[in-house]
Amino acid sequence: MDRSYQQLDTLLHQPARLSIMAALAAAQEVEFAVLKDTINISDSLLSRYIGMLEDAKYIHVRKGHVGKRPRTWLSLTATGRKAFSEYVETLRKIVGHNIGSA
Amino acid sequence: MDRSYQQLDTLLHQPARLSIMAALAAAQEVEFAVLKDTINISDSLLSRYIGMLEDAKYIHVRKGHVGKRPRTWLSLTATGRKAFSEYVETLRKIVGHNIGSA
DNA sequence: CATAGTACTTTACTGTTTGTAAAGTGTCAA
DNA sequence: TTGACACTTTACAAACAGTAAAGTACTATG
Repeated sequence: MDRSYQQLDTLLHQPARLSIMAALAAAQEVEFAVLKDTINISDSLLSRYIGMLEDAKYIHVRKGHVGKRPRTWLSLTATGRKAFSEYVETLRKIVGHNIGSA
Repeated sequence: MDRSYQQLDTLLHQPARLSIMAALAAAQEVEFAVLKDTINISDSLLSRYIGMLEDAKYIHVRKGHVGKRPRTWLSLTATGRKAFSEYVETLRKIVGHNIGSA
């Protein structure tokens, strides 16, 4: 209706990154490999997207070990959670209220 | 959760084009110039996006006149309406069922 | 000790998309 | 004849997306 589409966070308006955020919004912490398998993305892309989301301070990256092997866990920051809900809210403004036929 | 993000229609997953579709979903027919002002986009981009949506048979373009001046009206096709709701449905699956509820 | 594997990260590169600006088309009014 | 209107098309630079391959650091195995 208005020009709210211009307020869509472009970092989040990307299918894979949005999926990452949504997965993290649903859980408290998710392993790199689990995320990778869940959303079906290559290591390299996931790694890069995580870097982008981390740079924006949308997610927190925790590195640790399971046994002796390295492992990475991801979680949303408060900023990320806020950005995610604002993104969803903006989407609703654009798209919502006219989803009559399913 | 799954890899449904890969099913997001890339033609619709673009802020301005999504806004066009949403505007058309809300009305039966919209004038080119009205759409242009409503979503705040340049003529050239709007024209191109309309072309893309028309090629996909998502919208119907009707050309006529008001007085002696040319005018263009846009409307959703059944295909377009379906694509739009499927897009919204897919988004819902990704973000967790929080979009589009009135 | 050497080699292979795990768990990512980085680099390189190609193809696509985005937005803007400028020029073009056809009709109409002054 | 010149300018305006309502778009359309072309040209182009910048940004993005995805893939593949190589790199890093550590561990496990023969």
